Amino acid sequence: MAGIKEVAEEAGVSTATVSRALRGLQHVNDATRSKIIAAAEKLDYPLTPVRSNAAQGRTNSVGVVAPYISRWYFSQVINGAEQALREAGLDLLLYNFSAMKGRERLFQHQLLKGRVDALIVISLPPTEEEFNSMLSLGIPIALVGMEHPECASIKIDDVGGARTATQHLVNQGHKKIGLMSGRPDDPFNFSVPQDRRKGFMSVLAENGLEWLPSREVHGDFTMHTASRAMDDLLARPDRPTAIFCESDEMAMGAMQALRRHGLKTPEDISIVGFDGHEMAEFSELTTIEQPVQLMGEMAAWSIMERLRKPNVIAPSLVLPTTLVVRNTTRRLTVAEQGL
Amino acid sequence: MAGIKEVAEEAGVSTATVSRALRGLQHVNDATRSKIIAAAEKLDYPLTPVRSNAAQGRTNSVGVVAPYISRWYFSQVINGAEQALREAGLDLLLYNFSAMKGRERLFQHQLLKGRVDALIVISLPPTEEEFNSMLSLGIPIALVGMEHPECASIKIDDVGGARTATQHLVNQGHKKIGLMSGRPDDPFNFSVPQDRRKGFMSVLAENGLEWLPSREVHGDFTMHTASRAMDDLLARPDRPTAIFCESDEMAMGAMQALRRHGLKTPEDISIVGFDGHEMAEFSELTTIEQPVQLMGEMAAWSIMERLRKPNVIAPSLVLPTTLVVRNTTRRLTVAEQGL
DNA sequence: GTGAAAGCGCTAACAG
DNA sequence: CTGTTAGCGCTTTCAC
Repeated sequence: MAGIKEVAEEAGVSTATVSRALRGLQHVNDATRSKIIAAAEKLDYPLTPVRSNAAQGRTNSVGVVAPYISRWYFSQVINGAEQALREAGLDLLLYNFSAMKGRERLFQHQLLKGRVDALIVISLPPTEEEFNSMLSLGIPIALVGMEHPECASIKIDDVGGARTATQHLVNQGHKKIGLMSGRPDDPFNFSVPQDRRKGFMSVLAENGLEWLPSREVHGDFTMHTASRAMDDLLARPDRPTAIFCESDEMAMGAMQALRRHGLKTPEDISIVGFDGHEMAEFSELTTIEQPVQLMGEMAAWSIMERLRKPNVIAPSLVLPTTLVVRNTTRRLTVAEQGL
Repeated sequence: MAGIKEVAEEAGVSTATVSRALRGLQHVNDATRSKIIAAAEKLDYPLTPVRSNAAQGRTNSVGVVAPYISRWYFSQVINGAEQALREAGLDLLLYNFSAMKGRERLFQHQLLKGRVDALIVISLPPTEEEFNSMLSLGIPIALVGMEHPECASIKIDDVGGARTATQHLVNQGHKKIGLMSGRPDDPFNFSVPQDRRKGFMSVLAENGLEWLPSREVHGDFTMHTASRAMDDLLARPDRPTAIFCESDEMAMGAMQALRRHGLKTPEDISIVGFDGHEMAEFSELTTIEQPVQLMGEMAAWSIMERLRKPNVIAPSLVLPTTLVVRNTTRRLTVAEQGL
């Protein structure tokens, strides 16, 4: 493997000049630069060297930390981040932290330490202690789907999105509205389920609609549990005419359960989801879309900006969500509303 | 940030000894080692340093290259690889190569060069030229879902899996069997669609079943196109009684189309998928499961083995698939078979 | 067992 | 503009 030295020799210059030329720095004669680039290409030397980070104290890579990497939401965000980082010539180091348990999690910063120039943390609800551990790394951190006073953050307005979804149902004349929410005993203390639930409840209250605890069931944001939870709900008396599901996957699960029970959507029960999962489009699911990929990209841009100017304070961005009305919700007839 | 020097000072030894002790090398007094570890922990120094790769010519990280990173199959494989690599203390660098076009793809090896110790390439059908470019990096390469004489490879028997799926249909008395296959003009020249198609055809032939080209439609392995393709198929005369779909996502799309047309599965048409997507379980889809995560893990193990002993030749592994019978296939009655 | 010293491949500071 | 000279933080001889 050719090194900078060989290139320097081949081009008849010093290694320092090669370094400067290849990194596009100023104060290099165009002719010299051309000569060097030619030599580098001839010797198959990377245009943008990374072999030794010792000299500049940078790794040219950013860590992406997430509790899952194969679930829809996370893989989308990662995908967005990857693209933005690659364009900027930064590498993406993947860290799945859910797989780690107990003691290992405590040593997160040991894993990260010195390996990355910055961190993108996706919906990983860390303890305050873990957070401090990350902050103590002294590198820029961007949070996706969370907030913290000392970090940049990219998120959506979960409360607002849930409000829009619920209001949509109310506008269609629904009065008995059910809720498929995240588990109250969620192992991670995501704020997402709480926020979406809060938005839901507030709209109900504002419209003077009665809330019955028997209209709520819980899932863990997967189709499977949602489907089972729906069985539960359907077995109860005074069935809702519409249900807000806190995620598209849970909505899909709910719909599957309805089918199993011989019920139709939206004829028998209207369903609204939340996320904008690709499956939603295909299943004609009415849902609240969030710009998942974009969140990853923006997180990447955010840290790259801070890498450039370490002093600017980290912005906290709230991205918009969109109500996409498809075919799983319908307006109740006046007669039905009277029931 | 504490460096090896500080630790050495704190422990009252030389940097060389610290280096040896922390990496678990021999010829270090146990007492000294303890002292050093204590010092390192006190100063919050990474147990396993990576700051400077210059001295050892290693990066301690492996690249994972894939055409998509958010699709189910790929994210599962990546997930498996991540876990195995992390356990071994190796970092995972993510490279999404589908996003790159034209000239950039040619320079793949420039991106990779010197940044990774090894490569895991997932179902990325490269041109021979691109392959050579990767091989010329001179690092261990493990292929997932592909084969090449000079690389380790982990794959499943796609032909065999498709045969099992098709045979299952035949055993149930189906004679008019349709096929939902990948696009013949696939942008990537995956061997997967070809292999699965081949398996399908061979079973039909062996059982003396007539094959009508009108019974085949194409999708691009997504639900969306599969659903549309199914519309097509259903509009044709002499409808099949069963369909083998080359992927679970396409099977889901097909089933959605059937529902739209008021048809039921398996009463009206039986469906078999391929993959073992989590959705499949939830939708009661009969399918061929492949061990996706495991493939990622094994790819990681394979390269780690070769990193240790560079001379052993790369093995080519074929992992087993399993037919999982659920509720989208049924046995035809004798009367139905006679039709 | 341990330390001193010489690199690893590259960048940065300073001359010229 | 370019070369020289120090490092960067760590590993690896090679003595002791």
